[in-house]
Parts: sequence; structure tokens; C-alpha cells
Amino acid sequence: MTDPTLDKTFDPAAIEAKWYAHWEENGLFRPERPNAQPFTIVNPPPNVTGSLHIGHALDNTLQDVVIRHERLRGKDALWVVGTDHAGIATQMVVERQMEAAQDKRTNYTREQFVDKVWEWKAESGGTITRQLRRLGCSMDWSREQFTMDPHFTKAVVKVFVDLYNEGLIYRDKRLVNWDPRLKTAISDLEVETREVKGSFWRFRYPFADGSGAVEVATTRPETMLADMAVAVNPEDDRYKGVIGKDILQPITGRTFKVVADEHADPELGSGVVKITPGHDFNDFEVGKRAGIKPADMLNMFDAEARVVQTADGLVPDEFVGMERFAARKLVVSRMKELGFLIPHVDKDGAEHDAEPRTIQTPFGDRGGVEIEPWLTDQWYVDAKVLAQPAIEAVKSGAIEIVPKTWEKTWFHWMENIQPWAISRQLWWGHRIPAWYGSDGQFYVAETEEEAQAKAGAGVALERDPDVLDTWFSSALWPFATLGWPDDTALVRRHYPNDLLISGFDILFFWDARMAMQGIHFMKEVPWKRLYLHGLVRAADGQKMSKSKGNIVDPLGLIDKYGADALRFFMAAMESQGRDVKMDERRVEGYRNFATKLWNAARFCQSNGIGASQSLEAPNATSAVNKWIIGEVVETLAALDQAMADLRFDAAANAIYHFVWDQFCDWYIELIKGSFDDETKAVAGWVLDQILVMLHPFMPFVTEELWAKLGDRADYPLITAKWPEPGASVDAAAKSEVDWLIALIGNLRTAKNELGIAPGARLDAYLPEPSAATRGIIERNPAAIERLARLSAIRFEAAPVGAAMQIGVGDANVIVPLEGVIDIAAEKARLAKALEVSTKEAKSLEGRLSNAAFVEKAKPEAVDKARADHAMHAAEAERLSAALARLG
RNA sequence: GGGCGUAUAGCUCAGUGGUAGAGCACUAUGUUGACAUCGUAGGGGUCGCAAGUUCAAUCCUUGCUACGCCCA
Repeated sequence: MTDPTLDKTFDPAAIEAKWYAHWEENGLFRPERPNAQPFTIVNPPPNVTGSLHIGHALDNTLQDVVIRHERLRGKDALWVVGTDHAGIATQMVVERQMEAAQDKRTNYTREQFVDKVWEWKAESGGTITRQLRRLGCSMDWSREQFTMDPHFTKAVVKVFVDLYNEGLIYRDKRLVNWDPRLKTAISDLEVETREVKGSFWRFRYPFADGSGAVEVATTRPETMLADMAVAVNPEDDRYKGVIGKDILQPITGRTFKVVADEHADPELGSGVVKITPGHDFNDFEVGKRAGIKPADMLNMFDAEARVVQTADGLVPDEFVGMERFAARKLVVSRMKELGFLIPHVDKDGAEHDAEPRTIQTPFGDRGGVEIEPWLTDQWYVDAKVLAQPAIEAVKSGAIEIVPKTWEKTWFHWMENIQPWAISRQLWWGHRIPAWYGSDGQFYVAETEEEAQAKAGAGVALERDPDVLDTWFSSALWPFATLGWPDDTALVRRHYPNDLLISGFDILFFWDARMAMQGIHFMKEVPWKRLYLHGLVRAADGQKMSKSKGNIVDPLGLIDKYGADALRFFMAAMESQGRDVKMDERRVEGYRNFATKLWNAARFCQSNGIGASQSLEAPNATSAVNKWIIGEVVETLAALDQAMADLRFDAAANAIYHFVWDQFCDWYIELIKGSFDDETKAVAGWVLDQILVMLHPFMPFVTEELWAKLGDRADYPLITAKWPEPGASVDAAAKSEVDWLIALIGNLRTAKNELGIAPGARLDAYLPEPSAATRGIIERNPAAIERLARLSAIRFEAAPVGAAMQIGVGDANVIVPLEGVIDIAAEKARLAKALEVSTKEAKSLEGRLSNAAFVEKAKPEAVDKARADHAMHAAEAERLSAALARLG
């Protein structure tokens, strides 16, 4: 460091860039500590397409606070970092770029396209990792991971093949959630249900024999083109006679049966439902129960949800090729023309084709269009089997979920888990290791050679074109990032991870799946604790979203207030089980806090206070020095406890209040004017303890001050030692300083109320002081003179005349103010105080005179009430006497 | 419909079985040996509503209301 003198103003931007580069270049995020206890966190890999949003800022700040804390405590702290290849999102980004250049994916071969994605990644994929550095996150960049790295692919393939061989992955023809825009299947979790204004139509379906009709209702009339049954409830007396009869569908002319099925609810509408097994999840089950094999279920859509001819050739030509919503309209108008539409009559008696209704409609979370249930062959994971040990792990405590309230959600989801559709019809991602043979069989193997060996010579193989769900690979993050499936030292040392911090919004997507895969393949839970935090919401409490335009950019906040301030805000606002509401004023407040510390350090430095020489607290003889050492001990205990409990808010507040309220407001003020060697040593030590304790929250300003306060380039703060004061709280020193603080505070209050200039220097009298009080006064002349602004306290009777009376503990300090004071004002002041004391005393007296209280309450409570009563009663008496003296 | 969460000072939030705290905002004041991104002092709350348990409830129980989230 060049000039160690601190500048008058604190400029976060200048020190942030400098220190981050220094830490990273010197390998300080992962110092060699082969003999230390390991501590491991993996970060939720952000999408490679992503840029840092406020939620990342929260998530990564919390992780950095933990990892810096553990590193300072001497652990071999590893924070694994990397990005996720984000199949759909990344493919969309590259395709959009192509569109902008009048180009498209299908102009290329698959290999060419994938190459272009890699090119894109090399060029633009590092945005978020650069931004994480600006936040100050101390990840191990030397081992940065990507879910498409070759070693990761190896892990993914092994997991797929092993699960297949164990019967836990299978191929099945069933309905999937199909995104017609992205032309891929997606999992249940990627479907968002939204409320949409729609219509509810009612139609007559005639019997084929002309003996009448039943009434069916639907919100998706186009599916009529693939109807294969109508269902009634077997218990519904109205329809018992029609079960087994044929229906003649008016548009297609298809005939099908009335079947009996529990799915039909007699209470809903007419009690009759039309059944389209190939295009509705409920109908699929009804169809299977009615004996229709999935392979025989009629399909009426192509991958883009345009109408295609069904297998029986009964869809009228005019519909074929039509977009799904256009087909819906045309079906309605054809049914109406044919006289089979039952009009809706509104409350005013007017007729409409349909009843307007709010409809729960599925949308793809990426593509943003309505999901179409579609009958295809896909790969599935038997999640139910994998979920059992994950449930057990939380029940047994092998995984501790913090806050605990999320356990129920965990259990509920795991217990009702559905098969997980893992194949995606994309080009970017981990390609499924399955080959289809010319013999009509398929072969799952880690390599094509193995597949060929299984198939035998002469069978031509073609690899499955689909890729795996991105979450299938990120589920392996806690161990594949460490080198698994190879048996590496890292895996042995850092699995299980100690802690996972994630937003609750990815509890099912990611956390749950890591638990399932981790336990299955590693035979141990992926992490011992799972900490779930909430969302960062806009200042008005709304969810941030691009469409609302209420996004707060964390980098903008860093530019404005510094990374330390933003980080401290995130930590201080993170209380368990609550979302963080954005409050820029509060970020500003923490920027001010950093400035406050900066200036306190600057003041110390200018008075010859510098780096401490020992981990242990220096020897202290003065009460003020003993007191502040005790305050450090207490703050450290509170901080350690809060960190152990993952109470980030409590931890941040403990250090904040110590720095501002104890160190700056009192300790520095009390030592001004008396910088002896002991005080300099103690002050330097306390300041160092502050820097260490605050470092996890505010790494930049603390590292800068650490460097400026002492020549310790070879002992940077980031890898310094966590405090071990080896001292304890000195009760006598504490009560002495408390007395001084009370004297100063009470004097200031009285002066303010009486309109006396705060700087006015006054005389004071304390007749017959107790020995203890006298000792305090005699030992602290500088503080009393400087802060209480008393020229002296004389241990004798005050001269007769107007005076202000200041109670401190059991002492009553008299400050003569003849000529200065307005007696009426002083009387009013005392009367007001007397009223408060009297009220308190009376309330306590009432409680103590209640026999039930004295008998049944805890003895401590009774003792405390007695002590408080005595204190308030004495105070009241003292104030009465003071009033009497004023006449 | 099921589950979960939240309701405490003007705002954003802590907290405890013995009648409440912080930051910001507000009022007054201030250049006292760092800091006006500051100092000093102050005002401000029937702790959502109702009932119950208890000597005592803001804190425990139940119900209700409002808001939010997840699942169906």
C-alpha cells in the first residue's frame, strides 16, 4: 500500500475493483488449507443467459456472508460456482439472434447450431459471473463449472443409464404438457396455471339411433374433432339407461359409446362429459379405463397445435391445417348451424353462444403460450421411488430445513410426486443416451459402441434426438461439480455439502431433485442444511417483473451506494420466512454506516491507533477499556449465535449496533483526550475486531481499512482469524460506564428541556455521594468535563437558589442555575418525570399487592417487580424532594 | 377446494408470557479534537378483530377479517 493515510471521503467504487482483483489474483477465495475442516457450499448455478437480478444479489450475498465467516473461522471453505446451460432459455436466445438476422435454426444442421450456441456462450455467457464479482462474492473461480462441461456430461450419462438399468427411467407413451411454440414437452413444474377469461359452451350430442341426445359442456370445443366417448357417472340415475348407447358426433360423424366412469360428476352441469383421451389429462385416464389403449387414442394436432387428420379420417377437410383457436371458432359455428349449440341465457334474458367464465389455463413458463396436452413418447423418471429417501432424510434430520415451516411443503410435494418427464425436443442440452435400432428395439448405454454391442452387429442404430431437462443435470450439481463419477479427493472431502442456500421458488425444481439424485447416487444427503429465503419484492410489495417495469437493478444500487451497502441491506433484511421488500433508503442508510466506520477509523488513525498485535484482548486497567472489551465479547457471542442459527438479520444488527452505538457514540467519545498506550492498544484491537466481524457483510471497506491501519500485506483480512478475545465482561467496569452514560444523557436531556445551550459548562454538586459514585467521578474527570460539560462535581451541599436536579442511579446531582434557569420550567420538567415514575411505581405496586401474582408467578418475575418498584418509588421520592426544594 | 405465510410507530421491519424496539421519515437544535453520508434531544404504537387459557397475552389456543404465495 502506498499512502496509508485515509482520505476524508470514502469512495466505494475505487476500493471495490482493487480488492476484488487482489483477492482473486492471489487465490484468497480458496487458500490451501489441507488440514482444516472442510466447509462447502455450491451456488445455485445461474442461467448462462442470465444477468444479475436482485434475487441473485440476495441469494449470493447470504452465501458469501456464510462462506467468508467460515473462512475466517479457519475452515477449508469451498464455494463452488458455475453456470447452467439452461436448455430452453439458451436455445431461445440464440434463435432470437438468428431471427434478427433473418436466419433460423433449421437452416443449420444440429451440430452447426450447437456450435453456434457454444460461440454465443464464449462471447456473451460470462455476463453474470462478472456481475457476481462486483457483488464481492468469494467463490472459487479457479474451478468454475458449467453443466455442459465434458465431465458433467459424463455424470449425466451415467446417471441416466444407471437409473434406466434400475428401472427408474423408462420410456412411455402418454400425455405430456406440450409447448406448441417451443415444440417440446415440458414437465409439470414448468407449467403455470393462469386465470384467463374464456367461454363455456354447451352442446347436444345426439344418440346414433335418433332417440334423443345428451348435453355436454366444454371450454375447448375444438377437441370434439377427437372425441372418443362421453361419460356419465355410474351412480347417476338419470343416465343409467343410456350407458352403452352410441353417440353420433355431429361434425365428424364419428360414433362412440356412452361409458360409465367416476370422473363424471353428477353435480356438475348436465352430469355428462365428452371424452377426448388424446388431448386431456382426465379424459386420458377415462379412456384407459374404458379400454382404449394409448396407441389407439385419436390425435388431432401436430407439434404446433394445428389440426391434422385423425387416424379414422373423420375430420372434415375444412379443419385440417387450421390453427387451434381458429378451429375452436369454426367448431362452434358449425355446431350452431347444425342446431346442436345450446345458447346461454344471461340474467337479463339475452341469448349468447357461450357463458363467459374464468378458466384455469395452463401456460408454458418459457414459451408463454397455452400448453396442449399431447400424446407422445417421452422419457420419464420414476420420481416416486427416488422421493422416499428424500422424505426420510428430512424426517430423520439428516437434512435440516431452515426455516422449518418448509418441511410440510417438502413432504407434501414429495408424497404426491408424479413421474418426471425429462426428454425435451431441443438441440441444446445433454443428448439422451438411447439408440433406436433397425430391429425396432431401443438400447440405452453410455456410448454408441456399448449400444451397438447390445444390439448386435447388423442392427443399424440411430441416437435419440432429444435432450434432457436442464434440471436433470443441475440435480447433480453438489457432486458432479466435484468430479463425480470419478472418485476424486474433492468428492470425498466436500460431499455432503454443509449448506445449500436457495430461494424457495426453486425448492421443487432444483433442491428436491438434488436431494433425490444425491441420496440415490452418493448414498448420502447432498447437504446437511437447506436454507430457503424469500423473494426480493419491489418497494410497494409487488413482485418485480419486466412487464410491470418495477425491476430494481442491483448493479445500479452498487454504483450508487457501493456493494458493501447493498450486501448489508440484504443480510439485515433477511429474516426467516419473510420476503425482502426493496427499500432504497435503507441501502442508503447502510452506505452511511460504512462511511461512519470509515471516519471512526480515520479518527483513530490520526491519533496513533493502528493494527493490533494480538488475537487476545490487550490488558486493560481503565473501566472504559475494560468495558469496551466486554462489549466486544458480548457482540461476538451474539454474532456467532446468529450465524449458527442462520439469522442474518440478527447477525448484521449485532455488529451494526456495536459499531455505531457503542464504539462510535461512546467509546471514541469517552477516550478522546486520553490516548495513553493502554487506550491506543485497546482501541486498535477493538477496531480490528470490528473489521473482522463486519468483513463477511462488508468485505470491501473492511479490507481497505485493515490495510490502511497496519502494514500487513501478507495477512489480508479475507483470510485473517476470527476473534478470540480470551476476555470476559467486567461487571464493575460495565456499571461504571453505564453510570457515566446515564449522567451524560440525563444532563443533556435536562439542558435541552430547559433550553440551556448544550455546550454550556456548568458546576455541579453532589452532597454525600456513595463511595462507588465518588469513585466513578474521581476516576473519570476527562469524560465528565468533556461530555457532561461539567467543570467540576463538588461533594458538598449546593448553594441555595434555583438549580437543576439530575438523577443518576441513586445519586442526585444538583446543578445551580441561578439567573439562567426558568424555575417554572424546571418544576414542569420534574413534575413530568415524577408523573412517569409514580405511574410506574403504582402499576408495579398493584401487581405486587395481588396475592395470586406473588404466589404463582415465577420468583424471578416477583423479584424483578419488587426491584423495579423500589427503583421507581425511590425515583419518585427523589423527584418530589427536588420539587420541594424549588418551592 | 387444500396447504403455508404475513398483519407491531407515517414507511420498511425485529422482538418477548410480566404493558414494546431498530432503520428511515418527522420536530427542535447544533460547526464541542473523525464523520452534516454527521452530532444532541424529542414526539409518535388500544402490537388486525373477537373469544379462551393464565396471577399476567402483543407473544400460547380457537375463530374471524385482510393481504400474499404454493398446490389442485
